[in-house]
Amino acid sequence: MPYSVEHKLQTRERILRAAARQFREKGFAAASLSAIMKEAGLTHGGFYAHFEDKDALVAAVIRDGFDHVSERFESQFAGLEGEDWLRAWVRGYMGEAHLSHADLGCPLPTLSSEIARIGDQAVAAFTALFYERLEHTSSMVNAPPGESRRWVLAAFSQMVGGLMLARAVEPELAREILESVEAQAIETLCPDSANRVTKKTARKV
Amino acid sequence: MPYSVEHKLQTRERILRAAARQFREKGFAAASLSAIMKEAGLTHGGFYAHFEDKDALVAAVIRDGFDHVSERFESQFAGLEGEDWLRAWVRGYMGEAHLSHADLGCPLPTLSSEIARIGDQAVAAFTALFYERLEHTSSMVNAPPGESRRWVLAAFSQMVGGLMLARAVEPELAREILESVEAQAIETLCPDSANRVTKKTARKV
DNA sequence: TATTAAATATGATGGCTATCATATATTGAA
DNA sequence: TTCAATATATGATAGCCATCATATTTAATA
Repeated sequence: MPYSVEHKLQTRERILRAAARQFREKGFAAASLSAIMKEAGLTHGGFYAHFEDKDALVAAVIRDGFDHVSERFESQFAGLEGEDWLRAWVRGYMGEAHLSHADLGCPLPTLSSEIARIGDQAVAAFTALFYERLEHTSSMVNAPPGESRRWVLAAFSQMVGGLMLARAVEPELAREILESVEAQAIETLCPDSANRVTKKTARKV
Repeated sequence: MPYSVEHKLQTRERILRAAARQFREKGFAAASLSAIMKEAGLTHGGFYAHFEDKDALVAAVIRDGFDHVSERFESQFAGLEGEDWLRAWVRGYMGEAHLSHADLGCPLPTLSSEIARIGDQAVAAFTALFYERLEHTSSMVNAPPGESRRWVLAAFSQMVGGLMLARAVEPELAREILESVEAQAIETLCPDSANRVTKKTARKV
């Protein structure tokens, strides 16, 4: 028998990683299988030994959490907890590096608009992923009972939308968007901490 | 000389309208010229009498404000002003109808992720449009001097991101996102009015 | 009504794509 | 070293797409 058992799995991983990157760079539709296979160090024909078709690859990429971005993100702030983690997370998310490297960043600003178009399967997979992140982040927030999910959903929406819009406009406006969102997201998620520059008092609970 | 002067302009308008709708439904890349021309009541060949190429159509659609969605939106709340207008606008934006009719709704949640990919020309056109809406909305907000832009940018990001995410997840979570964002966006934009259901006090200024 | 310039339709081309059939290369075991 | 199973490569096919060359239709004017 040829090839070790791991060999095919490793190849599959390489295809997944390349796909996750190119999908974020070009979108699901515009990223071609040939280009993805080339980035994985293979030729186009071998693709069907690993996935049934392109839809299956898309589904797998979504299910695998878009190339484990979340994990990378988490390990980056491994030492932090609670509001410290939240602040670092928001700052990193709304930073210049994330702005200019869409292909390595969070898949939500680049791909969620396409997910609705692909179909129910993608929506289901994405929903599962989303719930996971929602739970995790909510656990960091110090909110009145029943409120943390609302706060996190509001902050998610804001950060994802803000980054997406910032990428679609010229740099000056982009920075303004990033700053505005960063400030308000931190205010939403960490209402107790005194991180305000202005004279506004903390929102009471 | 054949055809009235207006005739070609009207045809061009029909193409633009069809394109704006299909772009929002399928995205710039996936919407084909043939399909757009068919929706406009024409065949594919005539396209090049109206636009230089597909890129020119995309640019025109962006420049024309995505089929005058803004105008329709404004006239819908024609009687209202200030915070009343803002509340109606946020409620309409985060409503079920907008959620389920992406092709007739705001182009930002459906298309802004693609704008960054298309190129500088699209980004420039989009930036201009965005500034216009930003000014208009800021003028409705009753904020401390210099703050209204920040508030509006934060709210825009939140509403656009929230609607996009809501469309990418299953209905139950979608409703939760819409509600969370609606509540916080109104709180951001109308901090003085007592529209809260919870016992939180208004944020002080 | 006949004319004619312009608007639209028809049909063709070449490039890109997903997919598949077949050939080749690889490697663990016999 | 040879074999056999399987991973990968090559090459082909059919469909869709943007674009363009050419034909046809249209309606304002003379």
